[in-house]
Amino acid sequence: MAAVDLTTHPGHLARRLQQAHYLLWNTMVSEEITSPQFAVLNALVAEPGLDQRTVGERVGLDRSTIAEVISRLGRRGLLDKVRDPQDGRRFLLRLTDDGVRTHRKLTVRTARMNQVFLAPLSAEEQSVFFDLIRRVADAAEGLRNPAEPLVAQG
Amino acid sequence: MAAVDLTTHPGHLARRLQQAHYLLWNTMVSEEITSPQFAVLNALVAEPGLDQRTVGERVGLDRSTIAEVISRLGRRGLLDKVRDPQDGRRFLLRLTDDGVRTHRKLTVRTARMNQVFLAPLSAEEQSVFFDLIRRVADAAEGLRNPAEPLVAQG
DNA sequence: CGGAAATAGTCAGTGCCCTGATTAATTCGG
DNA sequence: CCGAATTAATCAGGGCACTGACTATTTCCG
Repeated sequence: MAAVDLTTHPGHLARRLQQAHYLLWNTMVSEEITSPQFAVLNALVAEPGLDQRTVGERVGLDRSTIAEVISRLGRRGLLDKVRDPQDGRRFLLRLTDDGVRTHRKLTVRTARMNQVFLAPLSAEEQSVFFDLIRRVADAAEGLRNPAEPLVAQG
Repeated sequence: MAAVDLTTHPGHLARRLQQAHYLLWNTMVSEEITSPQFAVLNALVAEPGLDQRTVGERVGLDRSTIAEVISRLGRRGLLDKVRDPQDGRRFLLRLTDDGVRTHRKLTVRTARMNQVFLAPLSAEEQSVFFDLIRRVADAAEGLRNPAEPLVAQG
């Protein structure tokens, strides 16, 4: 009888939080476009013509996952993929008109959804919520590339 | 140019948090046993003989996902599945000796991992972190079953 | 008792997420 | 200039997560 209380495990909590978000997204935003897909659309609204790898970096998806997401968005006609004439390895990505329209529509709904999602917290609590999660995620993220040796600095 | 700042979107943050956790788990806890699998082992240490659906409820996994997770743990010999003689629909689950040993080993490592994961936060911040995430997740979870009509109470 | 409703579990289908291996194109160094 | 290292993308493979449809069993009620 050495069971542990999962509610004190940040990983478990993080998973539950994401599930809760998934649920709300599905009912309040879209059943077709997922949250990661929206993130990709958003990245390409901000910076049209990005290549696949960079989009992945912007939204936090690895090369394999971003390839799948982009392929789905392409199949649905929300973005175009053309080979970079300057560098034949890359594909340059750009939203179609339909992609831009979809992004605009979902932006509104997403904002509403975020309000409902965060409604249990006061305004101050919401900013603490963001701050704490960001700090934890950033720190763990940093552990991945161990001590990037700074250029010319002991 | 109506792009949105994803760092103010709780869903995006939740996803990043979980990715960060996944990363740390893989390097500090286990490459074979995943965090959801550990949650199942833990539930069965606490309450041996649970049926599949209830385990899913305890750890927050739907019927399909819990079935897969349990099937993997069964294949690896960490738990046994026997049909309930009282109710032929159910399977009763119980850890094997190997399952108990594995749970014990991972419990130690998980504790260490959680410390590293939460290290960026002070002790008070950590409890706020738990509290805020739990409240948001619980509230969204509650929206799923809309207003369970209380028994005999207008 | 016997049919309808409820419940536990499976299955098919979609999508996210990662690692490690591979392929194609570019860049770097001798 | 040419081979080696690097880089962008793909592919194979494993695992998580959900919905909707289906099967088997049990329960509920007339």
